Amino acid sequence: MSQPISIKDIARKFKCAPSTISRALNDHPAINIETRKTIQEYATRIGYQKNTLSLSLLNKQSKTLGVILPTMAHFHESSMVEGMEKILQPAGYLLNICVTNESHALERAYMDRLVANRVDAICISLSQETYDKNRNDHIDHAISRALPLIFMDRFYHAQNLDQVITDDYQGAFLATEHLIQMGCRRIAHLHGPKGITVSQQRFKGFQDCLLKYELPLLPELVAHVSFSADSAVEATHALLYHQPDGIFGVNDEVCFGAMKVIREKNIRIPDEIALVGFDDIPLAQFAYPPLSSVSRQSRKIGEETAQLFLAKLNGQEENKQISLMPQLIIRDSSRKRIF
Amino acid sequence: MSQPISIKDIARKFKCAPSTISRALNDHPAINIETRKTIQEYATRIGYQKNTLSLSLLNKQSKTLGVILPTMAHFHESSMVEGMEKILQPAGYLLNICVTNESHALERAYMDRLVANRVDAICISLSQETYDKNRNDHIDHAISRALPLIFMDRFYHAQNLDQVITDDYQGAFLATEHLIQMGCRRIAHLHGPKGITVSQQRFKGFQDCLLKYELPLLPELVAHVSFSADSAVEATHALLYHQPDGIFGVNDEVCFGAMKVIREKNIRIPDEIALVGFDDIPLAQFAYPPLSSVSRQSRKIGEETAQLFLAKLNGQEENKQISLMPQLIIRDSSRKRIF
DNA sequence: GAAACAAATGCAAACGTTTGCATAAAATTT
DNA sequence: AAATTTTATGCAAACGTTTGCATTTGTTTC
Repeated sequence: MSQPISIKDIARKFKCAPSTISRALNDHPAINIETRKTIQEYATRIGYQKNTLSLSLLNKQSKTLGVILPTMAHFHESSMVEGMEKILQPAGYLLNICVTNESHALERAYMDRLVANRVDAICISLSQETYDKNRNDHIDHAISRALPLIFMDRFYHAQNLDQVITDDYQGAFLATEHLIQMGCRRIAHLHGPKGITVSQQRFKGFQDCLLKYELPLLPELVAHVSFSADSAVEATHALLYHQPDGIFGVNDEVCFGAMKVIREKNIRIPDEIALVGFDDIPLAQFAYPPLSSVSRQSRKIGEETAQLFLAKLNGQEENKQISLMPQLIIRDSSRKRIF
Repeated sequence: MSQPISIKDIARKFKCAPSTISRALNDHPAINIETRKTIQEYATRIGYQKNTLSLSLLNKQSKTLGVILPTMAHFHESSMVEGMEKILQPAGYLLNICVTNESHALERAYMDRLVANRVDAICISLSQETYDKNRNDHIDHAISRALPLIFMDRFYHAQNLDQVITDDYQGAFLATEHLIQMGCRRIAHLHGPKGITVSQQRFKGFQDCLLKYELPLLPELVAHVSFSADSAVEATHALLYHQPDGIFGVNDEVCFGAMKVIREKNIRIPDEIALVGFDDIPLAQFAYPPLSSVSRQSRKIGEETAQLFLAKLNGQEENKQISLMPQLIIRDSSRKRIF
């Protein structure tokens, strides 16, 4: 396997010092303009590519960001990544993306590896296990290292950190309020995985909204699911025994699952049961009936995170908490005809 | 901002040479066992993390793979990534993921950057623009550099390259054959973006299957769409004028789009129009009615790609073409009751 | 007690690039 | 013609780590 061409190789060719080649390639004015051109031409012709590793070592910055995510297979996460890339590619940054599958051990391992790789910052969405086990030493470790750390999407319970999140509480509140306004009085909730702040915040918004409208929170109308449509099937079956007239799902996927069960029982949506989901995935409007949903701008979270990082690089913006306001999109799944 | 601790710092502390520290940390038997332990303890206590950049420079391998994808926002792509990580994380590899948004310019830019970063290989799913413009110089360039290059998912038309793809042709053939067996005689196709081999192969499979069963390929029953549900809405409206009794969609999303239009026109699925999609996304079974689909093991593509890379590292496996066989999953959207 | 050996550690080069400073050569000023 | 300035290039260190070889010290053997 042929070795890549180095500056030294070119220097040998031109019988001059590597420093001359380096300066020539960087268009340093000290080098004779003709020499510069000749060297540059030669370099591009033989396909010289600067070795950024050595540069990173020298400059103590790798122009790379670490991104740790619990999963990739949902629209939300991949959109966040796309948003980050949109901002960071023009700025010359590359992304190291790590998927933890909600495992604490993997999160730790990836974290160490990213630190070893001297990424310029780590953007992290904590794994469920980290919440469950409440093991934060790897986080504290990174913080004590003065390595810029930005929490994306999932809230980390500590003061004075950089975080970019959705206001899940408000979103859930909006969704629930909408269901109430549509006449629902027995609203069920498909509750996401317990430990995760996203689930908790959405439940809290749901709960507080019921409280505001003086509706009881019926424990039998709260079912626990994961974030998948599959997991909602069984949960919905159980819920239906208690005759809800509305369902607020922790995300759109679980609503797809619920809707399937409801359709099979020939219960009419939205008249008998109205549904509202969360995330507004592209397929939400193609559900049957089209699914109302709380849209959180996933892409925007990525963009804001990237911008926060760039601002931090310049020494601006210490410990900023950005909370993006979600938006309720009303579709047929909750638009009762009685109104 | 505090600098990370280096081996030299530790050496200063212990009043010994950096090489001693290096060996101690790597458990080299030449170093006194007690000294080793003491140094190791101290290192972990103060949170020393090896700088992999210098190692990469020295060993000429970065333990990092470049992954260039046209998009991330579909289940298929993110699953591929998850598959790769599953294999590569235990092997100590990190992923540099680059999203091109189907742009040739970005693909080029990312490619250069990955080369500059000295990734150990590049796994690429070519952008649509690269196919359209037929500009392959960046690919040839990488190949001439002897940089391991693995084509994922989208076929690159050249001999003797490493490729891991789905047999889209067979999948499409299966889907079409199934529709024919269900009694469809006027089968429409929602054709994906023209330049992309995935679209072409699926169309070809569709076409050849019609030919085999001596059914005419009606041009008015082929509509072009992108890969989104949105794009299928208008196309389906147009198709319906020509009264198809079956639709084979280039992926599941476009089938969701088509189904919405069909439902709104009160046309019965599958009796009047049967549908089969491609990819078998998790939501396919939650469509109304549940969507038949050709399942390609996206995760498996990622895993195979990663394994092919590891095999190539050891000098095995030159120029291997892996074609994964997809599987037809039959659901209600194509299960006609007349049978 | 000298020679051979083993154990533990240090030296220095290497990876590829940049950059402050020194040097050399040429051009300009006195 | 000597002194000064300008222009162009080279030297060497630095980033953090590893590793072959050399060196030092201590131990064993004859």
